Amino acid sequence: MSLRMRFAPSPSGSLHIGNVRSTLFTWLWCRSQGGKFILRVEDTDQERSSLDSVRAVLDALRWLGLEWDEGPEVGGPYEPYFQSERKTLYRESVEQLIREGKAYRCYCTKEELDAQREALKARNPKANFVYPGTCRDRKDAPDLPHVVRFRSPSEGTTDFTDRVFGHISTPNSAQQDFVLVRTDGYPLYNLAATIDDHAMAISFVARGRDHIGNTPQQILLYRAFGWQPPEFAHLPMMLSPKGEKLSKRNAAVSVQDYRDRGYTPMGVLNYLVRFGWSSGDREIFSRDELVQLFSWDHVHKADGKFDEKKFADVAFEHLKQDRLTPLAEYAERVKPYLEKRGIPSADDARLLAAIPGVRERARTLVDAAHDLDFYFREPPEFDDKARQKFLTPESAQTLTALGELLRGAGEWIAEALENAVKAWAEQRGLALKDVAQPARVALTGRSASPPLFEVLAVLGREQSLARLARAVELAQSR
RNA sequence: GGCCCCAUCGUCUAGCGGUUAGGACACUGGCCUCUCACGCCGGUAACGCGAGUUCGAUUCUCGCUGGGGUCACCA
Repeated sequence: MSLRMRFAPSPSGSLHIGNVRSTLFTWLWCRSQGGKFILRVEDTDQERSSLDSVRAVLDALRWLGLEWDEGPEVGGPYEPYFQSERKTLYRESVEQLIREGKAYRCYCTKEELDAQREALKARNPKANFVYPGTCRDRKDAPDLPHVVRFRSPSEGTTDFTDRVFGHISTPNSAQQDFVLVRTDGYPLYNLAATIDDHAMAISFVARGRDHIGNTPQQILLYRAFGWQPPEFAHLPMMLSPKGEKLSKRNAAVSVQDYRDRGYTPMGVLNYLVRFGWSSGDREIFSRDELVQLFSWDHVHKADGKFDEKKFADVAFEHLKQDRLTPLAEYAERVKPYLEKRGIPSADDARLLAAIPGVRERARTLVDAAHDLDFYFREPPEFDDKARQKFLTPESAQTLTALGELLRGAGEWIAEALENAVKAWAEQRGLALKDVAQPARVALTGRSASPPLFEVLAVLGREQSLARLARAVELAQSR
């Protein structure tokens, strides 16, 4: 049987970084095994689902480059891929279970059960409330408001072998008659997921460890239907830095957050893949390398804590290395961030020339856009502190003289300019830094920038000289 | 509380019976240097505890402790 895996998000918000990791592992395994990666939208909870969320999830997946082979907007042989459009299938399946006595209608209301639960807790706070089976043998009355419950076995165990955790056995006595269908007729997660996974021929399910408790229920359902369950792999959880469940309360959690902060898709993915998986000591991978190297053998079981600094470092590595983010890609990716700074159409040639100087010092694309800013703004924005410290009446003389030297410079390339300026400074008994810092402020408006001679080279003769001249005026007019 | 799962530096991890327990982030000392970075060299820092098994346990078994997940008419 061929490999078919799925990502089944519920569109009730933006795409969560923890879900991205499960999806990434799923996607990687499909790509490396030549399997199919299916996207199915679990929108059975009408209260929480929204079209905007569907949009956000699809956008995030595409930005990350986790393209799906079947699903919304691409179609496939098992349409539709929205659970809200598959209700007939669920209804027919449930009716079958009821006919066979494997499920039954329950007329207890939520309020009644909540009251029972509270009464029990009041008597004994440590007590464990389970649905008492009130309606198990009650006469069927389909016209009355009801939910549908699964008739769980009370003897024996439900077992499965997890690709990560190994053999997991749960006593059926711990299982209660869980609800399959709500009063409003909508199926609940375990039911819908099981039916669809079977209907869509899913052969392998990878998901977060928080789903381990659902697995026995789903296996019970597979058995009730007489179906073969898929293989399962559960992933250890990525917790907040404090060890709590990761949420918007304690960390940046949505893909959009990371995108806004100027991380690249592979920066994000690379951090996530190394969380709970390893390939020896290696930590930095391209997408293709991951497809090639990923396997379940080195997925480990222990939960971990998210680390912002480590994340930033891994992401930075992708920005630094041309192998991982080629120059042209870097330029395309930084453009939106330049636009946000009011630079809508940066000159491509200049951008390409400038990026090598900033890529090893900008930890994010937001930083990169900041570092690149002065190349595309005339005049550059002056940092007050830098200007006060370095554009002084004394430095005006130096800058004037430097301007004259540069006006007569031959070849306008970084190395030649550096040689000329160094010789000139030495001749005048000046330390290079006494020339370089005022010049840097003159050219960039800042006290920190890429190397001065690279800046001159990228700016070009004319613009460099103009900025120097203007800085002299600023220095004198203090 | 029931059920399930987990346990190597602060964090992410390597290790699959014998290692000076390795790498990375973070922290830190230094080098490089026109600034800021990058890079390079060095330092601090871990096998939760107790029994077994074994000639020998970080590694295998059990117990304890600690941590997490889950127990909805959410997914």
